[in-house]
Amino acid sequence: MIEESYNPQAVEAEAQNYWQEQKTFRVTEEPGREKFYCLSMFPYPSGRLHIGHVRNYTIGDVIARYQRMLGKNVLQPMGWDAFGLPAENAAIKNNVPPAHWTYDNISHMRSQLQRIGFGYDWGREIATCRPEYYRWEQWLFTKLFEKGLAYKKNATVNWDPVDQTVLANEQVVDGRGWRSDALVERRDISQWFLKITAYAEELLNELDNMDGWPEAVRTMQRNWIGRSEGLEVEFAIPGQEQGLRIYTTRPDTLMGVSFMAVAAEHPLAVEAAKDNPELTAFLEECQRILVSEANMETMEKKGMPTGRTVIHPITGEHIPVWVANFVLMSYGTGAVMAVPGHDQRDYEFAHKYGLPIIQVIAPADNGQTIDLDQQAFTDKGVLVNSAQFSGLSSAAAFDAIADFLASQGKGERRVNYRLRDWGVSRQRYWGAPIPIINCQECGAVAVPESDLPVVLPENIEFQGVMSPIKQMPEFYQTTCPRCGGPAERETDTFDTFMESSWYYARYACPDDEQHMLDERASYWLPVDQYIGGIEHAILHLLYARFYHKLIRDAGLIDSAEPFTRLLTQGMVLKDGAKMSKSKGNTVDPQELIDRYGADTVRLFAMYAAPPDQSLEWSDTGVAGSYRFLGRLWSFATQYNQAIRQAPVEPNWTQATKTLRSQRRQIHQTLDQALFDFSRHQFNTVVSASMIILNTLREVEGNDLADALRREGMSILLRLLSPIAPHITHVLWQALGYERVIIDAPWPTPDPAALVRDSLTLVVQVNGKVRGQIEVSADAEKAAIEETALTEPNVQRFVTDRTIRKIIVVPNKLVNIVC
RNA sequence: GCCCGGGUGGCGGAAUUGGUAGACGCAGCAGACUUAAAAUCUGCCGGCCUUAUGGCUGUACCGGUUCGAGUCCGGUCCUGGGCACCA
Repeated sequence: MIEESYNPQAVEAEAQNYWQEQKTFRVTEEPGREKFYCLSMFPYPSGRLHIGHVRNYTIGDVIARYQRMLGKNVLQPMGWDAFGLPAENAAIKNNVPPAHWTYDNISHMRSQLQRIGFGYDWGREIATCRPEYYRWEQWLFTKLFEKGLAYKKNATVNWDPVDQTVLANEQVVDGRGWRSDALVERRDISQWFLKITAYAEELLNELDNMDGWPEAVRTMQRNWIGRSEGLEVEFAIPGQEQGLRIYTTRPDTLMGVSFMAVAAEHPLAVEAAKDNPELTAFLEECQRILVSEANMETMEKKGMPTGRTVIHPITGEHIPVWVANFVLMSYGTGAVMAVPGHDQRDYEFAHKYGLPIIQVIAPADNGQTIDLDQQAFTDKGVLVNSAQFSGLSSAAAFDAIADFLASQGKGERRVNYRLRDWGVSRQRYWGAPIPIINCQECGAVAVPESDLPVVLPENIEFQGVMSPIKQMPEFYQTTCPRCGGPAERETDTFDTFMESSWYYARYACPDDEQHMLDERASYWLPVDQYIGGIEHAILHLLYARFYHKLIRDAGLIDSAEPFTRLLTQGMVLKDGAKMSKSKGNTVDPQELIDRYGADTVRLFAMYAAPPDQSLEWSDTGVAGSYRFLGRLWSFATQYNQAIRQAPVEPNWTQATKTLRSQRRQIHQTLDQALFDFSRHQFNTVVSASMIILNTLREVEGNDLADALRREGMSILLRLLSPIAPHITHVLWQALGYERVIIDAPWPTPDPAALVRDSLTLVVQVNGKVRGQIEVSADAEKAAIEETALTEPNVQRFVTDRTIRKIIVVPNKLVNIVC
């Protein structure tokens, strides 16, 4: 039996009950069967799903269901990126412990995901705030600490002097604390770092092989890693053993150095300021600039001489050393050689302070003129005014100067990266505790494996903004694992990017209480298809790649990269702008699901745009998707009996020409849709489904017509089932097809249906369409040309003209050139 | 400034990768059913000309390659994104 009208709520409950009872999406390892691991980026449990989640997870679910229908053993898990600042903010605001708030949100969002019918293996659900999860993160960290890949150093943070706490960059608004409104200060505190720079070369090189990733993401990562080749050169300091070391990528300009510039934190600057109050004041001014200062570019370039000089390694000249606010202590050596003639920034600085501008490079191309009164000449070229190096090209000079300095012990080649080590300490409460104990005698000591996890107390109260565990002696007072003396735990927690860097691996074995990962991870990894927002193109995806290599080098897995293919879905827009609460242009997916059902929402999300492009939300478009499902339903209702009774393998050769042509169109459309599925262009798959239904609705008659309805519907339902899984499940049952749709074989076009005995060709004259001709499929080229020339409208354009050439494109067109 | 994407009807977007531009849908217009409305169904729908057959024009702009260009090449303009005192 089948209901007369489409009732999505009832239909969707029926399908979901079936999947739940049958445990349809539970999977286990089946060696020998092809696996497919499909993963969407897990959500932060903010409270409720937004439309971006729905789009992301629908794309993932469509791919997972498609791969499953192709016969693969498909894993599609889901979990929660559960640590993070919003839970603390909510806790402070509503006086609810972050754990409580988080678990409530998870439970609501889980039921929302289930209502949309995503085919997740819920038996593998992970919440990163659970000790069973983060204990392994703590464990790995202690291993990295032993290997020297985790280390401690001072780093600058935003300090709120009123709330007496560290602020995240986003908590600093216009240089003031978001709650206290106090002017934020810079403060250096000791923090933990992971040595991602040790993997910079591999992280960069591997990108060349990752052809399953969008080029845009690979480029962004390459730029972020920022490899450069240059020279580290030492300028001697008179009367001192250690000289001033600088890094340059342009050693060919070395003879044009007119001053040196060092960062405010550079030891030479600090030392020179000791007897110079003016310089001390300048260094302090530089210190006051916020860590979060976004627009360094607009900052005025300022400097001050230190009164010191260094010796040029080739000419032996004395070069003055300046402190400059644009030199970064964290890149290279914190000091640069300044060549105003050939570097625009040095040029502006030299102009401002009246320093000499010397030309040492001339254009290689004689036609090019330069004017050092206007701007620096930054291209490469030929060396001039450079003593024994004059006349060399920039490239040759690089080598010659590198060799010369190396022979003198004054310089060596060096590769530098823009990438910095990953600071993982956060002075927050709602995160995984860093498993380190600080002992007065032994220093930083890792918590022994037998004492893990270091559990974050969940039953706490916020007194102000500061992390509660920083005020809990029962948490931090402990004894040193090494000497047994009194000691204190770290009260900082991990950056939440730590949890999201390896969750994809833990889904393989979420219940293993003895190991971080076991052999099941080797079966499932790497992830075959990863889906998420482009906003994670750099940080999350780079950290996860780094972590994968750490796990590999710990011997837990053998693959080099975590995600074979990556799909970055576009943004969801409304009225041409990104949806946001402040713009008031948000759409609540729950309301849409209540009104139209999940299939309509899924269908529209797939139909409105290709997955990787931005999607313009349209309320009338959603209604249109609902109408299509309604037409599908009423067609099935109308022909229910006929389809059930129609022959499964009719003799199509007996069909009328019209019917054969309609059948051909259905199979052709299927063929195109299969191609579109394989390239993840789901919007045209939906189009194809609509075309098939439109064709079926034009079919007239009984018997063979019913057979075509039967065949056409079985194709249409299966094609659409990854996108609209509920309605297709119920209609498949109602129309009496074999098995359940999710276990049915994927449709393939019947080659016999695609065969045509005559073809329609377009006829062009000089590239313009002038008519169409009907020729038999096996017609010779000469016969086609002859038929084309007899077409009446074509004749109008070729009479009285000499035909110079006729081009015949098989199955497509004829072009007559005259 | 450097590095990636994009510019196609009123709108979202197709075009099997050099072969009928505008599939499919949204909006709109006209009609059928209805006392009426909604829902549903049918037809039309880039612009200009034409009774129609049909013609001209058209994929940001200029030029090129080709029998043939939305697609390839050179230049220009606009636009979205990423990076940016990185020495």
